[in-house]
Amino acid sequence: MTLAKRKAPKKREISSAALLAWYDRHKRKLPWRAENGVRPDPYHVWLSEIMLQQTTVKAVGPYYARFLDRWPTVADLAAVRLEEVLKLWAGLGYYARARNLHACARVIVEEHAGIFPESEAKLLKLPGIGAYTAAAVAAIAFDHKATPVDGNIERVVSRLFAIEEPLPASKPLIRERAATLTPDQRAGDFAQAMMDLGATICTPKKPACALCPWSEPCIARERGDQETFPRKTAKAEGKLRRGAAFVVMREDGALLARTRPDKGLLAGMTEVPTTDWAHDFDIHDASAHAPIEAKWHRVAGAVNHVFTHFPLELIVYRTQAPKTVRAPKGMRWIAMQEIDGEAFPNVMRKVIAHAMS
DNA sequence: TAATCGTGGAA
DNA sequence: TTTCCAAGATT
Repeated sequence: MTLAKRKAPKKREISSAALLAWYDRHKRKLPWRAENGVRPDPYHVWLSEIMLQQTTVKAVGPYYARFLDRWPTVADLAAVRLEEVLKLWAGLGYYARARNLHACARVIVEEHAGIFPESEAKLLKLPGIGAYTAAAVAAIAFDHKATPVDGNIERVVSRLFAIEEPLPASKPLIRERAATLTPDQRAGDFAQAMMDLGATICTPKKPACALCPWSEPCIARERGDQETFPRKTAKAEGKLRRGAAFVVMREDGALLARTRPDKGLLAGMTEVPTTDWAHDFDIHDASAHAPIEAKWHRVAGAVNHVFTHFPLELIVYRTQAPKTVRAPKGMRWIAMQEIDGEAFPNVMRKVIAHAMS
């Protein structure tokens, strides 16, 4: 390629320089981003990337600030108990991320002397770090030439090349095309530029193509059906599950609770006692699962919650217990002032709020 | 490969 | 109101 050609790329070429120029003007200001030309702290990059998995920037903001405030370094995070991490993560969802975050911090400290490895391959071996996050940290924190592919980039690339094959089957092809676009220099900025483009211009609905630095070479744009990309195969929706939850309020305001198993849904999180959540739940044998003998009051209405793969409806029973009542085996009392900071997932906070209504 | 795994906000 | 989906990883 001649020098002249490099300086003045054809408009129909997908030029990384054009995107980087756009990024330099329009990039979002985010808490985990360092100032121009400054390498961000790998710990900050990693923490933000884990939190941002399947989670909006807006939702992550306050959690990121609280984590960094409480645990300024990866060593600080590694030093605390998992329970403390789950408490601070409560409400953010996908709790396996918190467990893996903590496990990863310990591996970094114990096996890497507290220093994040720089290569994509080494990062990939760490708990909770998959193909996307390994590439993202390598590129953003260390400026290695790596190509993370998230939902934004899948959408951008699908439109640029008008990829007809539906997701997720098209992932390998998209990854291949994305890698082709990645420049040797500023790979981290390029990755973030792709994501910013997807988040602010190349949006799922009503993309602002008029403002896009890649409008000219975009094949879908040329065809006019850009909004139909990426193609996707329909996924089956989950069936409703039902159950009953039991809220026992002690006279002093303490709440009866237990810890969920360390695997599966809401693993390791705190919950009030409940029946199983089943498709064939029968309200008539709910009381048989009550944690203590008491005069139970059925709270009117129900709590509805939607998980990724199924909707849930919980009816709620409430009772008051005297101070003398002991917690049944496997359960414990949580003092009233501890409830807010406890590792209750949001579905449980809904149950508790409903019981108080 | 296909399920599993949370939540809340935007359209 | 319903639908979609947001910087995915794990099994």
